[in-house]
Amino acid sequence: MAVKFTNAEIARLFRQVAAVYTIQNVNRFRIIAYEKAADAIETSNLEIRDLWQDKRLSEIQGIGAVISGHLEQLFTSGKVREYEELFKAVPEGMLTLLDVSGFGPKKAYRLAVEFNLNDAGNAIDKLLKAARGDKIAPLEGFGAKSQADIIEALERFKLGQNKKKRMPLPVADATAKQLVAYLKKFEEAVQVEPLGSLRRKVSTIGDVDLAVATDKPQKVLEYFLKYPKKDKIIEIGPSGASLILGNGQHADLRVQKPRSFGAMLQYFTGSKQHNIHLREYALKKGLSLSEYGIKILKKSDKKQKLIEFPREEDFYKYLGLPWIPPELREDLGEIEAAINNRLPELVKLTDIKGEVHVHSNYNLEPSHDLGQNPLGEMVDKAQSLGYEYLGLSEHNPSVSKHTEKEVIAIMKRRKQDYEQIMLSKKNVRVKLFIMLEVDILPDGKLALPEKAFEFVDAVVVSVHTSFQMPKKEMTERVLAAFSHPKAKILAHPSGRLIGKREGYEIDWQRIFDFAKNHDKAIEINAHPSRLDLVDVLVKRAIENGNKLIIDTDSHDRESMDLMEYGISVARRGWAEKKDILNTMSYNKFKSWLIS
DNA sequence: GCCGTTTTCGGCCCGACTGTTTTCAGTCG
Repeated sequence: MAVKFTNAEIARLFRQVAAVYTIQNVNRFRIIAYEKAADAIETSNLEIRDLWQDKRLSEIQGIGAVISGHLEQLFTSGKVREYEELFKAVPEGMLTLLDVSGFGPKKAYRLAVEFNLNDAGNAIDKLLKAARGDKIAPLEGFGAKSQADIIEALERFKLGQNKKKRMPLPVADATAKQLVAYLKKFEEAVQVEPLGSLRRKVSTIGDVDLAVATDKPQKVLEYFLKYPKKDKIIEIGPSGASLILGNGQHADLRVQKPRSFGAMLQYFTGSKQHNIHLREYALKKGLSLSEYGIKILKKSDKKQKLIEFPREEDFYKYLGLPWIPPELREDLGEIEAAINNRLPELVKLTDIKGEVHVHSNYNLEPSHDLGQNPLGEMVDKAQSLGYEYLGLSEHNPSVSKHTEKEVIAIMKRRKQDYEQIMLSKKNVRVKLFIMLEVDILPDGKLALPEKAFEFVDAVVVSVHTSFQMPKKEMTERVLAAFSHPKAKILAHPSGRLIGKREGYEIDWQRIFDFAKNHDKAIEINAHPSRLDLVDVLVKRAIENGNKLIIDTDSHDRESMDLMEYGISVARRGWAEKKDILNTMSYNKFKSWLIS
């Protein structure tokens, strides 16, 4: 029996371990190791528990033999003996205080001991009471201001304002694009770039962070503060400012002189792990990196000259590396690849020649939602995007509301109607694939009678019900459905909905192997709330030799523009053009799809 | 405790900010 722990819970545990070690003054690099492991786990796009089950823990940078052993204990028994022992050395309340912002190991320990916070449950309240009773300010190392800060932090913590929700990339990106357009209108803004997770195109974004290169930082900041969609100003300093926008999102701007913009861009793009690894690499070359540039370290010479970089490319070049695309900067092997000149040539939006998972409003009487636009309008949109082909994959007719005969009749009628519409359209270069999105039923059967397959070129298959199934059953279920000769694509393969629903449990290796051996594709679904398959699994699938396809799952024609976010996921998964099937021209794609 | 352009031993990122301080410790990203 395996015990469930989320990545966040495990990261928290490791930070607690690091904090107690800090108090005990053990080798500080052991402490750093635990903090590093916590960071890596927190930012992992895969559940650590799944990796443990698949014996893939060693793939996470920062988890070695010892911590692997501890995780083994944690997942099998629910606790780690060594940590239980360790935690006995401190008052229980210290561990609770670590969750409050502004509290590190020293402050948490000091106050937990001072006020006997021996119970995790009431530590916050007890400390709050002491602070309000003016008991903290007189302590050595504290004062009136820090006491006031503590009260504020504890109150905020109690209100649950500690954690902010992250939004899907396309939501943040829409905001960013408007803001970038606004900033670019200002002539003193020489260059405008997104920063952080937004620039790396991570699937979920916290704040919208942007940077401007300018010789007039103050003027740019003033202009930024006049942004019409701002709700209120949070802070303003010489190097940046923060706003809350009308939609509740936070927007941060940093300003920098053009001559050192490259180093700043590199630093604030991250990821943190990428930067740490890069600095370690640089250090071995006698170079020290920072957001301001690169310093050459010499033992004899104490004066270290700073070399500045207007362009990020030159920053990497100085380190002897090719420029690394931001999407790869997650410390998942990109630095080693750069050193060996083996960076992938990432797939681009302009490589896409079509897609096959969009929904029209043709009434198939399905049990799920219809699209909003007729076939003709979807085809026109595909043509405007420069596509060579489009596959219509509406949901299958409801099986509970129709007899088999009725379903077959509906499918036959649709095929005739679609062919008629395409014949009647003028000046259409886009070729049509008549497809369908077919439910994978809980028993592994497809929700379409066998005779109805005659009226489709191929189908995408997907799970829309019964998500809570044991891993093995779910895997068997999906494989059974996927093995139908016309089932060529497994759509939104994990079933996750960002911020709403975790993906179901499934044995990815078996799915990937099956797809590879039977010449089938795994979908990267570009829908804003899905972005599924996730980037790390895209990388694993590609390493496994799988072919992928990027679809928007559009239910209206405008959504077909969201292809770029599927591309982002693919690029984060190290996908090249050859890995993505819908970069193929019509004839090649057709011979794969209909085979 | 982790990890490997050379290294399975001997290293381990960098700077800003804040508050309580006469030169620094703690926290954060």
